[in-house]
Amino acid sequence: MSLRAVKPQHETRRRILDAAEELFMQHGFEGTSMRLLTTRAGVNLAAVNYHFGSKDALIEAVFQRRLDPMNAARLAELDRLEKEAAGAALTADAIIRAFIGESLAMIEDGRNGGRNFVRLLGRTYTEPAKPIRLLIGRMYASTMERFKAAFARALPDLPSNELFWRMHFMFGTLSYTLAATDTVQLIAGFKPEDRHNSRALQDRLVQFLTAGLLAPLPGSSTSSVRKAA
Amino acid sequence: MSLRAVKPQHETRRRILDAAEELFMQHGFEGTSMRLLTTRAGVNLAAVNYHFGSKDALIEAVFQRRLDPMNAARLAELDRLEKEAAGAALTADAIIRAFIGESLAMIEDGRNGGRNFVRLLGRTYTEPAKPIRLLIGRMYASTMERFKAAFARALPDLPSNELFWRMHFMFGTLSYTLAATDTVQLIAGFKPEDRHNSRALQDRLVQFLTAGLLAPLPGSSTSSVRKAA
DNA sequence: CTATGATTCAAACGTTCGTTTGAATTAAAT
DNA sequence: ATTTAATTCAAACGAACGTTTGAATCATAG
Repeated sequence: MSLRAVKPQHETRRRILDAAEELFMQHGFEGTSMRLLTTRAGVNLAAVNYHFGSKDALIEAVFQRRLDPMNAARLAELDRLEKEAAGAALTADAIIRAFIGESLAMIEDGRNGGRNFVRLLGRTYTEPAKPIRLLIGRMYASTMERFKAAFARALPDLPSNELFWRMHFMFGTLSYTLAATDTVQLIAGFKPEDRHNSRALQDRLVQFLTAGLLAPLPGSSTSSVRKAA
Repeated sequence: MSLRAVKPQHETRRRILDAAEELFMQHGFEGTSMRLLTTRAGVNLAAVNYHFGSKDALIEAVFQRRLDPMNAARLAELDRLEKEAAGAALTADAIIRAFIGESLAMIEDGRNGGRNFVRLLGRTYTEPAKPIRLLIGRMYASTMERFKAAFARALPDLPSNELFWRMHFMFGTLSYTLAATDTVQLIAGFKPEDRHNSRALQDRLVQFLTAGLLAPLPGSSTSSVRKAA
């Protein structure tokens, strides 16, 4: 047994994935060159092609590494809630928490690249490159099915196509929140200390999303002037 | 006066901007080469540098052409509402409609590249490239200030930092909806005929966003099981 | 018609891209 | 210790990138 640290079996792979996570998030896929990436990872230029085959395969591997565990955690939390409820219907906000909790927890994780990945992920939902789109869609399919069923049980009066749209909106709010924090600053008055406080952020998101999901359906008042209190 | 169509003064510029709008939306900025772009526009390779100076300057010009009129239309609609209200406070959903209406109307505009631009715009909010980020932020600043003030008037009981977050969430929902329609397909059951029906989409968005903006503030019920009806 | 400025064009510029190569080095097995 | 496989390395590959150039073409005005 030696005192010096043993070199892990696939450290080069891990270093490449970590650097890719960070640089893809900062500069996008096409904007990140293999030379910058391998330099940042501290490995040889040829290492990516040796270990992953190509740049495109590396992109896939970046998502593969985190997306499966992330969705597994979401489903495990949903399982836990349903078991705990013992047959009773769940509340909408509990289901929402199960879906967004894992993503937001990763924002606080500065140790490994969890934050980088979550922001990369939010940014990639609007990425039009077809192979990446298909990959993401495939990896989300079963999770989305489970959550759609859970929402449908919690909201039996909400028509199916309306539920679809509201899940679409919820997903959009989440992905923008993950991607745009630290980047776009459109509204003045941002409180920087809140940026990575995932508890406070989660509470705010859940309030917003729950209200949106439960919004009244048909024609509400069409007047643009408030009624007197 | 000749019977053959007169060549407009800056048709080359317009053709380049239209092609750029479409290709930037499809392949991103770095993923769109000048050769593909100029071929698509039907102009010479050197035309971009002659008319715009550089690729980066072209990117700026793409946003300049549409963003200023778009925000002007938003402010004009807000002005109209406030004038109509004659001093009374506006409702939140009327302000929301004023903000998102112009974007959504452009989705239906298949004639010119309005739809391309709106989708490009939604995609660019999560673009990490710094110059583009700053450009967009600068072009939105005054509009956001006006709308923030309008919301604050409509919701006098909502604390300022909470209003900031909810505007952030609303903006995220809008930009994801603009960008991801036609691209990401995470939830099964999409009704394609609804995709470009901006009236129905606007109604759904307003319902969702209004409820989120007006959501109750503090600690709601923490139970994950629904109370019996 | 001629002169002048604006625009278009084909060709080439130097640089950077992702990838490949074959030898050198390291780790594991016999 | 020797063999064998896995990994790293410096160097180079052709292709594609954004941009520049200078001549050719067009439009317009005198």
